[in-house]
Parts: sequence; C-alpha cells; structure tokens
Amino acid sequence: MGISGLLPALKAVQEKVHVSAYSGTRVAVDAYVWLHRGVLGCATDLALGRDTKRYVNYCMELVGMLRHHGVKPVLIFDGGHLPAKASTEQERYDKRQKSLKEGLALHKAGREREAAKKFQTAIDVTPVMARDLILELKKMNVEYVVAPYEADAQMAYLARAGQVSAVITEDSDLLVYQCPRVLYKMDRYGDGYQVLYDNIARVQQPMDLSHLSPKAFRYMCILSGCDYAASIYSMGLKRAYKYAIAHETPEAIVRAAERDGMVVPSGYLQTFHLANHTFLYQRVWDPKEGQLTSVESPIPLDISTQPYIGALMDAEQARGVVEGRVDPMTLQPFPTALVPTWPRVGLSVVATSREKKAIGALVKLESEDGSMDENKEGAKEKKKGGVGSSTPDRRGFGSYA
DNA sequence: AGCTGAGACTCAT
DNA sequence: CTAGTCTCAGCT
Ligand SMILES: [Mn+2]
Repeated sequence: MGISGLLPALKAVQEKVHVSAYSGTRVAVDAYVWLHRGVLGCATDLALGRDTKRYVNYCMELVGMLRHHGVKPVLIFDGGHLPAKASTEQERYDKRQKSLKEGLALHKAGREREAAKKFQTAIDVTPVMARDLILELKKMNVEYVVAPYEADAQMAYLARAGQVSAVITEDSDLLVYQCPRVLYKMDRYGDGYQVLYDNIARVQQPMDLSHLSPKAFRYMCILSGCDYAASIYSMGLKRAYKYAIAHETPEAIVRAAERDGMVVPSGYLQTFHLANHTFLYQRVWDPKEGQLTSVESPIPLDISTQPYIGALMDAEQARGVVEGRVDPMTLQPFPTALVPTWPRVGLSVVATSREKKAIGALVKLESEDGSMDENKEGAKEKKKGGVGSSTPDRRGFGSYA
C-alpha cells in the first residue's frame, strides 16, 4: 500500500526525466510492476485458462527499450515475506476469487465486456509468471536479483550502495527507505517522473518539508500509515507531518496524539518501532560481496535477532534463495531446482497464498559479475579494480550467462 | 476549511 | 504482492 498521499505531496520535486539520463548505468526495476501491467493485457486469456506468455513479451519490450537507451536493467523479484505483511493476504485472495467467479458467470452469459472487466481485478501475478519472465531474462542475458525478503528494500539497498543509479517502480516506500533516486510512472517510451531523495527538503507545498530530517520524514510516513503499521484512526499525512515536526520521539508523538483525543490502540508504540526498524534494517542481498546484509548497517544488536526485519540465514542459504534454489519461506532446498513442482501452467489463474510465497524459488539462477559502481562520475576509476572483475567465482547480479 | 477514509477506477490493448 | 489516482461524503 505504500504511503498514502505521499507522491502527490511530493509533486513539486517530481521532474520529468527520460531513461536516457541513466545511459551507461545499471537501473533496478520493480519486476512486479511490469508483470502486473503485462498480465492486464491478457487477463481474459489467463482467466479462461488459455496458455499465453504475453506478459513476458510485455516485460521484454520494456527491457529492450531500456537497453536501446544504453541502460542496463536489473529486475528485482520478491522473495520471502515478512511476518508483518501476512495479514491482508487472505482477504485480497478472496476478493480476486470473487471477481473471478463473477467474471466467469458473465463470460458464460456472453457479456464479454463486463466479464473482461471482472477478469482484470481477478488476475494476479503468480510465481509461475515470475518464473516465465526469469527464464526469458536468462535467455536474453538480463540481470536480475531475487530479494531475500521484499523487493522494495532490495532495490533501495542497491541504489544506496551505488550498485544501481536509480530504481524504476511505482511504490512510495522507496523514499521511506531513503532511496536516492526513483523514477515513477515510466511509460513504454522511457519517460517518467524522477524524485531525488535529497530534493524532498525542497518541498514547500502542501507542507513544508525543508526542516524535516530523514528520521522525522520516516516517522511522518510511518505515522500516516504504512505496510507494517496501520495508522491511528484519523491520522493521515498532514496530521502526521504536524506531529513529526513538533515531537522528537515516537513516545512523545503518541502522548501528544492521546492528549488531542486520538484513540491510540494498545501496542501501537511497539508496532511503530517495528515499522521503523524494518525501514532501517530489513535484510537484503549484496550481490557485490555475495552476502546477506541490511538496508542500513550495522544492525543494532538487540534488533538483529528480531524476526520482523527478516530472519538471518547463513551466506549459502541466502545465496540459495537469491539464486532460486532454496524456498525463501521454509529455507529448505527445492528438491528439483530446475523444475517447478507446482502449479502447472494453466492450472490456476489466481495464486494461492502458498504459491505466492515462492516466486523466488522456481528456477536455478546463475551468477555473472560486472562493474558494480553505477555512479557515472566514478565509473571509470572503478573499472580498473572493481570487485566484480577480480572475483573468481563470478559473484554479482544474477543472470543467465 | 481542511483533512481523512473509503470506494471506484487505472494500468494494458 | 499491488499501488496509485481521483472523487466525495463525513467529521472536526
Ligand atoms: Mn511497498
């Protein structure tokens, strides 16, 4: 769900940018966004169980567009799920099932227009579709990473570490993760709206963000409601802003909100801290070093054992997840790494919650190295002694060589 | 008057 | 695994 109302509030610092501005660099792409759009183009076929790979074609056309402009796309897929986000999964699944039933009924009645509309909301991206795309990425030698947990955090990490120069997504959470450069609303020609994290302080309208520290900005976003912490009733972005500039600590904010008559649920403070830590320390994969790390390092000792930032796993386990050999949920190796045991293509239109948990676990991935530093300014000096080029086991972004 | 929350719509073709 | 945008009713 991201941060409701954040992107409209940042309108003043959204600059129209074409991807050719990123020419010569790697750019991380939220694979789910492309898959979802691609699926819309063949929703009826999928709902009726017809075999189609049009969503792959759609994604590959965008890959081609980026390459045409000299940009190296790195597609990022979701891996395991965090416990905090599990709650709404079932109700979303139920909603889609309902739409599917209604769509099929309309289809049988010959009311195709109405049926097609229902199918659009019934269709979801399944792990099989992600696998199909990954297989094609392999074929076309396109880099990708399967995040150990959330793609959001993984993409933000890569950008923060300079391993990609920008992130292409629709999700406002990237800015809470302090991603330095995000391109939103990119169309098929490569035009989009760029937001630089450092430009957020230039926003004057509809609220003045100039004296908001990164911490206060993050507090504002969490307070207004985020994936990991539902908001206090009647607390939207504007009110959250007021509390975030008026008070230093979450404790002081909650005290003030209660004094103002807001009903703060018991346990809210704890949830707030959980969300805060997740935005700061969620575990991600470092393709350059070939190890598990976190959005920000180091993780304070008392937080490092908390499950909500993603469970710790040893390097080989993590590599297995990232390369698709290991189930991100169970951490057990897939018996047949190359062949998905479920579901068969065309068997189901909507992913079950079980199926959804293994997008990253369907295909064996290989690794490829390459120059990692995507800051244009520093690209040349980096070419000489880049870690990637000197690493014998060819660690780096996953791709099929 | 300003803000929140909820529901419908968009995306793709 | 949507997330975002838009609109509007209801509340303070
Ligand atoms: Mn998100």
